Amino acid sequence: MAQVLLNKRFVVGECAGRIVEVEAYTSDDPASHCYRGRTARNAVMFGPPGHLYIYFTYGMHHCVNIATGADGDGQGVLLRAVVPLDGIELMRARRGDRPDKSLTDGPGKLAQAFGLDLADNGAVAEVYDDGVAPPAMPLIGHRIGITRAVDWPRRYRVP
DNA sequence: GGAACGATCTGC
DNA sequence: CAGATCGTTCCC
Repeated sequence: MAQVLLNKRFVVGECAGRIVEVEAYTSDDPASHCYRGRTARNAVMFGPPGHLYIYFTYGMHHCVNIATGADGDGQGVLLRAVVPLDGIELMRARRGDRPDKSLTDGPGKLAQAFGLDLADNGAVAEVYDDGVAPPAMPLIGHRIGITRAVDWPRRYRVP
């Protein structure tokens, strides 16, 4: 389900990136924000699919998800890394002068590079198929940066 | 009403 | 490898 997003084009304004790493969060996942039911924060993930669920964490970072479950089902896919395609100068202005790769190779980094914050929570996600097929055999790995259900193989990467 | 804890990143 | 830094959640 989540791996179909791999190699898709993610667009926000003049910035675009190719999705190369995602992580699936289902409602039965103890690590998911939806695990304990609907709240004001996670309402977007319980809503209809195709909307951005953006949350703030560690007092300084935003992370970007795309709601994937049907209306009423709390599911989403966390965007963990993209490769910059368009608007790279703008990304560099937001992120500081760094190599292209390090502009968007982490959940908090790509949120900052695309200029996404809580104001964009609930916005319609712009994800396009521009002809690059998802990898036939994505790399599947255990998860990072969480404390619960770490072993669940829910992280998908483009080789 | 308060305390604990992050789906992280950066610089030391 | 520890600190930054604050919204959300849960417990009293």
